[in-house]
Amino acid sequence: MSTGDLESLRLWLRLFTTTTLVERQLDSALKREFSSTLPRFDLLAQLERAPDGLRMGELSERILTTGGNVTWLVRALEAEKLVTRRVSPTDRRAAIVRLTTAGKRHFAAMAQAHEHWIADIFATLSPDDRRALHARLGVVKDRVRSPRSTT
Amino acid sequence: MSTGDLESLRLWLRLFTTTTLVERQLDSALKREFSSTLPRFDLLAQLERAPDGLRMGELSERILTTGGNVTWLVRALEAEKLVTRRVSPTDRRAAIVRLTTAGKRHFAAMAQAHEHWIADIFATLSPDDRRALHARLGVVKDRVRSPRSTT
DNA sequence: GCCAATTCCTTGATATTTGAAGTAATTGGC
DNA sequence: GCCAATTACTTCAAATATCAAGGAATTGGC
Repeated sequence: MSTGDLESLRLWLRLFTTTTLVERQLDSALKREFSSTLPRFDLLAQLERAPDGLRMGELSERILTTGGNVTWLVRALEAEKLVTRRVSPTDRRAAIVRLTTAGKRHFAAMAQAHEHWIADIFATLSPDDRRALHARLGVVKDRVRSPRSTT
Repeated sequence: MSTGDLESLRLWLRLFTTTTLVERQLDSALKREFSSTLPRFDLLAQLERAPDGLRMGELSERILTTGGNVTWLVRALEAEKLVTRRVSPTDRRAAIVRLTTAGKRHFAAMAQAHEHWIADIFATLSPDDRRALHARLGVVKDRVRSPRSTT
């Protein structure tokens, strides 16, 4: 085992811990202030960016979860009238999910608070630090997206 | 909303995505090669570092999960004879969990593979980049550990 | 046009995690 | 020493996630 291996291991542990702590803080704030959760928020955020709606499969790819889970989440959000589901006119297998007006309003309120929480957390870093972090995480992300052998 | 807010949001999304992708890759590799999972591995890793064992509460703090979940995980690992559980001699409320010999052996095999996988993933970054990432994540982590108001 | 392969989604069984409530043991103020 | 408060852990139900199997619709080769 080289020194680099140990350093990489420590880096991964820190990456994991930091992300988990931030995630938890956001999730509990969403619960407290809006009686919602992070997975629900993430799903709504994807829809907000897609005025024409998204298919179930697109949603599950974007929020990194399984299809079954998306079915479950959408059913709950639909029951609360925050999203609608319609059969695609061009492909009757596909369901297209959209935000309702109420959904947009609800999301907008959460998004504003959410953004403040995040800005607050990352304000400890300088803009340069944030850019540096963003760029390097991008390298790791690309690596994991398209894994290749060690050679 | 300032530009910095948007940048922070993007940074958070990337942090989350990257971590989730790495996590998933490790978890599925552990399943494939050792029929184990990341939470189990993490728990064993904590015990490996603590020759005198750890109490349930210490375990749940260190692996960032709830007490109920640790009870569940330890019960499963105990059934597989990878860990033992004894009542603390000094505090009869407390249970002390330790690795068995079989547990140590099992963990050692997994740890080696695990380290390679991680080294492989982070090898795309230079040593300097890894240090920079580690340091900046530390700032964020400390911030989340001890939250304070925005001022 | 027809059929096998594929795609999109849902379902149902399981697995995992959380959160709240409960039990047992310890501690500290008196 | 005694009792209220605290601490350590477990339990149980509910929330959330995965996985494999299945049904309906579409596509592409012929």
